[in-house]
Parts: sequence; C-alpha cells; structure tokens
Amino acid sequence: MAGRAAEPEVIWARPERAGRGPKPAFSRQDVVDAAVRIADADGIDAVSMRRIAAELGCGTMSLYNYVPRKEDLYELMVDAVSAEYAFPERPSGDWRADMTDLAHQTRAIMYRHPWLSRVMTTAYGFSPNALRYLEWCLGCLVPLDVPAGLKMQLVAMVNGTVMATVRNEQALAERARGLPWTEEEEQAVRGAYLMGQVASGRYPHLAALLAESAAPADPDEIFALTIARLLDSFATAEPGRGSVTPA
Amino acid sequence: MAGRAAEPEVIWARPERAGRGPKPAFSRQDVVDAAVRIADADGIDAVSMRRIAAELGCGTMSLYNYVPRKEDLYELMVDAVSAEYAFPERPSGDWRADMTDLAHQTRAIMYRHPWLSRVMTTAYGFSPNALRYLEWCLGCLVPLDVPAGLKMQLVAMVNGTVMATVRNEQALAERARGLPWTEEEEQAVRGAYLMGQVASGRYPHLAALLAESAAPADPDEIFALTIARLLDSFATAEPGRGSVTPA
DNA sequence: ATCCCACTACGTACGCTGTACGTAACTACG
DNA sequence: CGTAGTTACGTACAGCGTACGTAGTGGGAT
Repeated sequence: MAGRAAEPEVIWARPERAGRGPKPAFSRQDVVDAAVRIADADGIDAVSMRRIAAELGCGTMSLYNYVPRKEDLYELMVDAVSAEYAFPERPSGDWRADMTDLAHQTRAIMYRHPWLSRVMTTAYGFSPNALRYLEWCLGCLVPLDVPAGLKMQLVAMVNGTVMATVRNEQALAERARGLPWTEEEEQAVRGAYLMGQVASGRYPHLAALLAESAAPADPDEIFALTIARLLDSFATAEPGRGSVTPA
Repeated sequence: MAGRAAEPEVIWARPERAGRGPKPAFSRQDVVDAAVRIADADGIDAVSMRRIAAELGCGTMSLYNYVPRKEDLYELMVDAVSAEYAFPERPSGDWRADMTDLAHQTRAIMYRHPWLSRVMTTAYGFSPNALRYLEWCLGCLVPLDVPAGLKMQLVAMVNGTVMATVRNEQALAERARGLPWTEEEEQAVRGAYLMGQVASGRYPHLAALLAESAAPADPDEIFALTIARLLDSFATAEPGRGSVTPA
C-alpha cells in the first residue's frame, strides 16, 4: 500500500526514502525541480500532479511516493528557489548595506520566479533555506544595537515590503493569464475605468494626485528608496513621536 | 443564450441588469453576500459556485447572470468588506493619528474576514470602495508636506504592512484547515522541527535570539509599534543616510 | 392587443483537479 | 530464501469552473 499514516508531520522532517524496495526512479528534488520548471514557464496554476508526472515521464500517482501532498510541494518549491540567495563570505559590517542587498536579491528571485510572490503568501514557513536566510540576516544585524525581537521585526518587515511591492506589480499580469484577452487590454480597460471614475469629480484628492504626477516613476528607484526609508526607521529602537494609540 | 461576449471589461463597469426579461430573483449583492457568508464560516476554499447557489436556493448556472466569472466574485467580495471602513466626518488634521486608525481598521476587517488577507493578494484593484478608501487617505495626508507620489507610497506601504502582518498570523491557521489534524498539532510539529534545527548548532544567531526572548511579545503592541515606526519614516521626504545602492 | 426577442433560470455535460485505493513488481533484511 | 516493506501506477471518485442549449417570462414596439 502506498502512502503513510496521516500523522502531523513537517515535510522537512520526513525521510525521502527507506532502503527496502526497488530503487526509486527519481529524487524528491527531481519532482520539485520539475514543478518549478513548469511554474516558471506556464504559471503556478499549470502545476498539476498530472503535468509534473508527464514532465518526468512517470505515472501521476508515483509522485506521492516523493511528496505526501500538493501543498507540501508548494513549500518545497519555495525552499528550492530560496537556495538562490548568494551570501558573501561574511557580513560587511554595514547592516544597512547588507539588508539592502538582501532586499534586492529577494526581489530578483521573485522576478525570476513570478509565481513565488503568490505562493509565499500561503506556503511559507521555517524551511531549511529560510532558516539559512534568517541566520544570515541576524548575522548582518549584529552591529545594530536594538533588542533581539526588534531585529526579527526588521527582517519580517523587509521581507513583507518586498513581497507586497512585487505582488502589487505582478497581480495584474497574473490575472490576465488564462483570460481570453491580453494583459494590455486588461490594463487598458481598468485604466479607463479608473480615469472615468476620477473624472466624475467624486475623488478630488485622487484627481489632483494623478494630475500632478502624470509620468509614473521608475519602479527600481521607488523600490530602493522604499527600502532605504524602511531601514532608516529601524536605526533607533523607539518610534519617534506619540500617536501610537488609534483614535 | 446566456452570458455575454467575452470582451475585456471591468466588473464595476458592467451593468447589473437590463430591463427586458423576467425580474431577477436576486441582486448581485445577494450573491456576493452569500459568498462572504460562506467564506466567513468555512473559509475561502468552501466558496464554490455550487455552494453559493445552494445557499441562495437557485441553480448553479443562474449565478452567471449576476457574475461573469468566479474571479470577479473575489473582487466583489473584497470590495464588499471594504465597505466596513468607518470614516469620521473629516480628517482630524493629525495625519499620523488618522493613518494609524486606518491601519487598525484594516487589521480589524481582516480579522473579521480571515479569508481577506489571502484573496487580496490576488484580487485587488481600484474597486469603488478602494477608491473611497484611497480618497480618504489622501484627504488625511493633506497636512503632510511631501510629493504626491510619496503619499501613494505611504498608503501602499501601510496597507502592505498590515496585510503582511495579518497574513503571517493567519497562514498557519489556514494551512491546518482541511488537514486531518488540528492547528495545534500542526503548530506543535513545526515548532518541534524548528527547535530541533536550532538545537543542532547550525544557527547560532537564531539560537541566541530565541534564548533571549523566550516570551513572545503582545501582537497588538508589536503591530502598533510597527505602524508608528513606518509612519515615522515618511515624516520627511528624503531617506536619511546613503546606502541606497545595493552592494 | 399582440408579437417579438432580450432576458432569466437552470439541467446537462466536459475537461480538469487532488488523491484514495488496489495491485503487481522488486529488493534488502532476518 | 522467504517475506515484508517499498516503488510504480492504473482506476476511480468527488469536486471544481463553466460552455452550451432550452424553456419560459414579460417589457417595448407595432
């Protein structure tokens, strides 16, 4: 009988194989790589067990010898691309520079794998490469003299910001996938609706803003400034003026 | 023949009905409300066209007279709960206080509708209530003397941060849904794996951090401080020290 | 008053999904 | 050298979104 008892487990703690039966034709990594390849090429929704099996040239159900559930596959995929981080020998000593570099690396990885920003919102946890990343971050933040908890918040905040930024850029493109019209048409229609609404006079501040900054700024520059601003806010342990409590 | 030509369109611009035939049994809002009710009760994955139809007591395909595609339904759902924002008569004049209140409202809405933080990462756009929200934000930010583009970044950043924070909290609970074990078991297993890894000595900084702050801090407090810190960083137009360019 | 046709309602069906289960072949261990 | 545990995988099932066809309703034009 295939499969294992349905007990709580983490995929990272699950042994890939036992030595008894016939030699497996693939490794777990083969399955994950195939999934990543498909997602890179045709989007995350194209990643089905049947498609992966076809890519590997095996039966669909054979995959369940390597991965217990589809959802675990997502976690494995995230971990797989998290291996793309390139860390220097040691932190530079300038934590702002190090964290800035990491933010740019994260963004680059998300651009290389456009499905990542969506999958991470669901299948994210303390995978091996996530731990490696986190450990490196904390190493970079040694020169920063703030409480330990705050360092965690900083890392979470940087990651969250990069994710939110990239997600915002990619959501529209992803939505157009699988629709009977192109992304350009989608964007045009949505833009037209927005302009129509703004022209209605019901949104004066928004209208003023759109009139003021007609030319959209360079996304790279905005990203760099956003991260810089964010890191600034962690340079001191305490937030500045009050206003912490809501109205 | 049911349905309309497959042309690019925005759901907000699509007229709900024309006057010719028999009176529709429901309104578009009825359908959306039913979907929200199901999602609140049993999670977003329980929202299927068949389930909504059963909730309303009509045939499955009848729903397509009100909503052209499932994906549009998601956008309608996000817009529907976005109506829960309660704005005062006018901005207080203290933009930090106003934005802080908005952040807390967003968080409260996301707690009331635990599916929202996930759906928003996919189905988010300039819906009517999103425009209303944005317009209000810009009104609150009138006292803030920075370029218009920066105000947009501030709003995006606050929203993104709230979303990332809540998503992080809810991802685990959501993952446990539909699994044969409980969320507590899931958390326990993941925690055990993490502790085992940390105890391996491969992650010294992480180990030190976990040892230092054994008691997890109050999430509400962390949230409030995070938002305060974030708003601080927008109080001046330019980021502080250099380090903008990556290494 | 009557006809027309746009419109609503909805049953059926198709292709797709994840995966439970059963069976056959294989191999390392007692 | 059995035999037990493993791999491979075909079949099957429940569920999904939705294309399509048909029946019936009722407002607008004649």
